[in-house]
Amino acid sequence: MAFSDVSTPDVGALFERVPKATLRAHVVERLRGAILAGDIPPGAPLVETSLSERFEVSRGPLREALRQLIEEGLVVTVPYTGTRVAELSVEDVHEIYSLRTVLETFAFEQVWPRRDDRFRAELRRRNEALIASIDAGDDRASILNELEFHGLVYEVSGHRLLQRAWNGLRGRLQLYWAAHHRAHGRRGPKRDSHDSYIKAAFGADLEAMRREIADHMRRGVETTERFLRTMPTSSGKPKRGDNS
Amino acid sequence: MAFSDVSTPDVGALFERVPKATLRAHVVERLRGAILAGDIPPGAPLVETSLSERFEVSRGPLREALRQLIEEGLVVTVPYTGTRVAELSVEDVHEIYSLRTVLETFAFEQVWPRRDDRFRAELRRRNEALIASIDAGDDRASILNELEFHGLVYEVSGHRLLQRAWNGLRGRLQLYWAAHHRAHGRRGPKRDSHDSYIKAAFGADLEAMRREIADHMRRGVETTERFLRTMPTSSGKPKRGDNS
DNA sequence: CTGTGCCAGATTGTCAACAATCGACCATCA
DNA sequence: TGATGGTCGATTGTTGACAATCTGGCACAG
Repeated sequence: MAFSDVSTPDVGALFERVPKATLRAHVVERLRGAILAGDIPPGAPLVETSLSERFEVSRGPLREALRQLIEEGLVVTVPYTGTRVAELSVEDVHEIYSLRTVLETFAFEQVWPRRDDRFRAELRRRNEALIASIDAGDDRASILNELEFHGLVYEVSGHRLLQRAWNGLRGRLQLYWAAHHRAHGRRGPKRDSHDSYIKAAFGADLEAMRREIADHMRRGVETTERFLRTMPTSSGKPKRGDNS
Repeated sequence: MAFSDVSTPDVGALFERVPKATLRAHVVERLRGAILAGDIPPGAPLVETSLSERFEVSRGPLREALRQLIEEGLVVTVPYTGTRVAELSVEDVHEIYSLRTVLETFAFEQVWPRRDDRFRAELRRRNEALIASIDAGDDRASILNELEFHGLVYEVSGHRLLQRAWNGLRGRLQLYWAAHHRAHGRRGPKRDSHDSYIKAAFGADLEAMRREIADHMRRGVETTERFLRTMPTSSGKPKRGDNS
């Protein structure tokens, strides 16, 4: 999955410590998947006891899983009262995309001087995978592929805190994209947008790349914002105890 | 504490919901304080059972507190084996300061067009508080004041995700500064550095402010890196079960 | 002397019961 | 009718005991 594994099979990796998966990690994956798939829509209550029997775990690991999803921005909680899936808002969209612009630009600045051919090749490969999934009409794969595409530059940067910051945005972004694709079916033709992105990434002009990133994000925030405005408020607040 | 409270006493705030403090939150504060004060030095093991009796809590809340400190970068853990205070490294210093440069520049760009006089006044106030604590030789207060000083622009930006990113850096920064000040006593004369920072912040030239931030961070990373190199490796890894 | 397998202690992971708190509902009264 | 106070169910917070896993050292064979 990591960039270095893509092009250079590392024999040493075969002997890597494979830590036994904890229940918490498992619950995080499943719960995150359920939220991003829309099985549990934004605003829906997340009751610890219900979830613990749904996932067949006790409340201990479940609580820790919820805390992690709170960190990722997928879940919000208020002490002694309740926990629910995060709601969507236009303010968040602006924050996500503006910060993303800054981070992705910085990531490219880190990678740029290296003239890394493997990076570029892998970027093209991921772009083709993305195009393929779009053409196939597979929305779920398209979202994942788009995240993989944009994630590459963070991986290659080797900047762990930067990767961490990207991870903090990734889940939030996915939440919006997933809601969008559920509401509107396949997402518009992104092909052109990615073509120019790729072209700039392969060029020699860093300033042009900066502009390209800014434009790319501008288009993203417009699309997402327009979508959000069509569903005025995601729902009348569900009261305590409903489990739609 | 929030910026808006500084200049405009808000009567409504008196009636604000004051959430009952949970044990977890309390433990987080105390444990973080102990780490940042150096009571528990980098690399020292954090055994859940010991800590739970030290803080007179059960392991449940304590574990959740540890998870939060992991998020903040103050603690590292490996499943089924152990948890310890994060070690210091020069790579981390570079990452912290480079990301900080990007974020703080972005924060200033957000605030800049507003020509916010209250922001500038508060910035000056916090700078004077910082100078005062430096002159008084109070290292602990100086660190806190420096964080408050730089934190202002994030608060004023109103950008929650940006504030969140800053919070992710804040603890890590504090860890290094605290170690530095324990090793070397009072930190060098930062007065000049802050004078030019303030001057640029009050000027009209955003580009000059960008340069000032970059320079400021460059000085910071140099100082911290030089300090780290004097303590080659913070210690031979303490073995399992030692509790220094 | 070197490597290998096993054992014991230490540490984290998990569970199920209990306590504290909150929010909605309803009866009551001005 | 509108406000007010109490009560009850629902939900999260906390606890102590138990299970799973890892690490380091030691005996033993080569």
